[in-house]
Amino acid sequence: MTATAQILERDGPEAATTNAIAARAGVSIGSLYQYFSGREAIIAALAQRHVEQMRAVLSRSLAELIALPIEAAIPRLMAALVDCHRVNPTLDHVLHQVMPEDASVLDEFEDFAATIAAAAIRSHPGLAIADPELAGSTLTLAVGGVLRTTLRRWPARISDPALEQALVDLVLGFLARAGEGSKAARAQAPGHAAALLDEGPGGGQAAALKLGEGAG
Amino acid sequence: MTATAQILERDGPEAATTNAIAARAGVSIGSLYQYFSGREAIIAALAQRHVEQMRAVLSRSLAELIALPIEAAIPRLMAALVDCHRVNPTLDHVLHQVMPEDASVLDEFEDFAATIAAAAIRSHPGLAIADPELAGSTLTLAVGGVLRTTLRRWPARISDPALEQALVDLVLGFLARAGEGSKAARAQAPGHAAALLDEGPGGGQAAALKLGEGAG
Amino acid sequence: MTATAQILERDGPEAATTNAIAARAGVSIGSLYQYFSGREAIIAALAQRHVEQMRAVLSRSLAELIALPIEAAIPRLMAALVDCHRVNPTLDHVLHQVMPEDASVLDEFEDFAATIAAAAIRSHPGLAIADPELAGSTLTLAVGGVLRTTLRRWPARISDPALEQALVDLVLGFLARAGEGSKAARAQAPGHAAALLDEGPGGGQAAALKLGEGAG
Amino acid sequence: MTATAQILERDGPEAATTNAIAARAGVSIGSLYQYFSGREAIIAALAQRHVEQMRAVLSRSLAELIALPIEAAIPRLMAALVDCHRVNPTLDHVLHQVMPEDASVLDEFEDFAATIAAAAIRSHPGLAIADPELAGSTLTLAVGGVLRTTLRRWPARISDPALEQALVDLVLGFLARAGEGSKAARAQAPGHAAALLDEGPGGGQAAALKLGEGAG
DNA sequence: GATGAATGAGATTTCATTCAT
DNA sequence: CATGAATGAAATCTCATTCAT
Repeated sequence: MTATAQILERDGPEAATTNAIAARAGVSIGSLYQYFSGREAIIAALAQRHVEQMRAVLSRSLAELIALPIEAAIPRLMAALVDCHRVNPTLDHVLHQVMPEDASVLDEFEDFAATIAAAAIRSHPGLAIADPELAGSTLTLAVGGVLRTTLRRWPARISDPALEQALVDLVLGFLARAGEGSKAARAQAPGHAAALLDEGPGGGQAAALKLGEGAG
Repeated sequence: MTATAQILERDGPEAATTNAIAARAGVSIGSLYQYFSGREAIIAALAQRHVEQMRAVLSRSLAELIALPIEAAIPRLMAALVDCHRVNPTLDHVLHQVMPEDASVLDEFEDFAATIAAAAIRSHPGLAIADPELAGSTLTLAVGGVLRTTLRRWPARISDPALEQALVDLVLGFLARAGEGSKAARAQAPGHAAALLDEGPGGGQAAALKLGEGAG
Repeated sequence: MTATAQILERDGPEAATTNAIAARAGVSIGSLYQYFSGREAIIAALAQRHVEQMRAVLSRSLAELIALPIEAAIPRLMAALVDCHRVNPTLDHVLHQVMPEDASVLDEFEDFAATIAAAAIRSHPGLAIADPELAGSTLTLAVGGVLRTTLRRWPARISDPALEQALVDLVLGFLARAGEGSKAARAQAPGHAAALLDEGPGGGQAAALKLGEGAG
Repeated sequence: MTATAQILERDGPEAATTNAIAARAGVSIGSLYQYFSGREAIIAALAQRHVEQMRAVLSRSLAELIALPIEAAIPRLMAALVDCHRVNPTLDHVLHQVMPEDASVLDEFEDFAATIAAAAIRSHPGLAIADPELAGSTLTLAVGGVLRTTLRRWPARISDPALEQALVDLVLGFLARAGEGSKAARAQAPGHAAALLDEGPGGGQAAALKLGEGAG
């Protein structure tokens, strides 16, 4: 199983044949089939273990977060999520490629994170988030998307504090904005953030999304 | 190629054998190898076409967005991104599974979107985003992550206006928050959103991770 | 061994792996190899036991038959043979599939039956059978063929009294006819049965293969 | 397929692996799977061909038999059946071992022969056979049993005219006896054959089936 | 150019048998 | 003796690719 992980990481899914796995594990192919019912089962077990590891890392961090104020908690939560995905990013990506799309164990982690996020949001009615489930899910998927793609394409960047800050801004910004949105009709009275955004240096039309032009 | 797409969508990557592709395309396997150098090339070409389609859909929408103020532009941009990913979500997902992780054509779309996002951000100095590239990339990956996972796991939800609103909140919230962050050190003078979130009325227990205890 | 029989009966030859046999027998695979030299030996022993059981059933019936006149004995002998094959028809058939064609223990039963039949025939010189060995063998194989195929294809039919009667007719008819044949040259003076069958009333068309046109 | 037959004949069922078949046929394993869906299909096709060959041989002989009187027809029919089974006795036996017991193509031949036999019997009402189907089936299975076992165990004996005569006696004897049986209650008035059998040289008790004693 | 039969390396899986404990 | 984990030869089948027609 660790053998499987190594092969998947180093050489990709195609290389993870039962023979290769057995060889790297240092056992005979026959032994492999005494412990696993087949290739799929091996990978499923590996995915399960991977998800459990990620969940463990996240859970450990959650314990420390409970006692923090939100502005301090979110940054550390983001750091925790980064750590989660650092458990084994390559494997994580390959598993996402390899697992059948339905009933994937990997989704468990996202579900877990989304559930926690929703619960946290719901426990703070002051945030005035109308649909905590949607908010939790959105934030989870958004952060997950950033982290997984970053790890796949620019692994070094994962340690960049600016990235972590961006994630914090993503989450806190969303919570602020989504909360406002519930309180006041955006169309009628633009909220704080909206107000901030509306006036650029260049007047009304300067506020438009001018693609391709440099800073006005 | 359309044949390949159909098979990938309907029956998954395993079913897309060269023979199956040739059969559905109504050509002989021999002819296939006159147009493509091999199986990988077929899929790569398909991915290329897929990315171009998505890019085309996005570009078309961008044209309409240029003249809009940002608060109006972002919602329509999000709608455009949703449309992009609706071009062929199943194929999109299967291609992400099938393509080798390095040098994937699929990344081109994300790069394209990130570049546009960065340009747009830079064109609004009023947003006061310190690192437009990072911001553009973050937003792109975040929105992409939400959309792709949603399409894979709960395809029907993609039409939910609440999801689109959540994406808008994600982007505008991030821009507001990230912009603030550049102007003032958050630790010293919490910005609007931070103020909203920061201090609960209850002192001690305000230190807890109770997101909702913010200012009513 | 009983375990082997059960598996062979229930699930066929393919299911009778050494591991399955050991499992059902409630012993370890290692122990199996202390009692038997290998898979073949297990099946051979099972076949041996099976043949002995059939032989025992037949022998028991033979004892009662000794004192009977032949016309009464043959029906009861046929009933006995039916009983023999009812010992375990499924196993019987599977063993015939599984055993190597050479040196099959299963042939012992047929040899046994043929020997007895030949002896019985020889002990009745009045039957006037020229070659008792051939006659015994022929009858044994004929009856065996009927019984085994019937059991394999239409197991329920084995209890049909009409089948038993047919077997009796087969044997007694053969004995009558084969006996006649030894006494008189059939071509010159047709025997009883021949007379019955020979000339139809109709001359010319009597030459056709119309079995029923015999003497009314 | 001829390759398969050769291997089955020479080396038995275990040797007929797909690789061995392909090798002997002089084609690659891949080609084998372009013509047959798998090992089972190859053997099934072989069995089909074998049955057709046997059926053809029998049919050819039947044409000549139609014009003969029954006493002449039966011997030639038996010769024809012998020829049938001489088509490829070893293969015939191996196929009977190898084919799955249900829905075996091999049964088609027996069904064919049994149907013909039943039809012939029914077309001769003078034979007074109460159940032509049973009689046809019984005779077919009986003769088949004799022939197949003889071919398997004592192949040379198949050319012995005495064996053929024994088969003729089996059939004609059965027909005579089964016909009588329908006309007169055997118990009340023993038929011709029975009468013949009853009196041995040694009086009443001499008629008993004295097993193991030599000829009185 | 088009065709598609042929190829064969290689993948997955089974199972009789062994042997250290 | 009993055990059962380990073994690995061998079987079936797939599929990307080639090449003679």
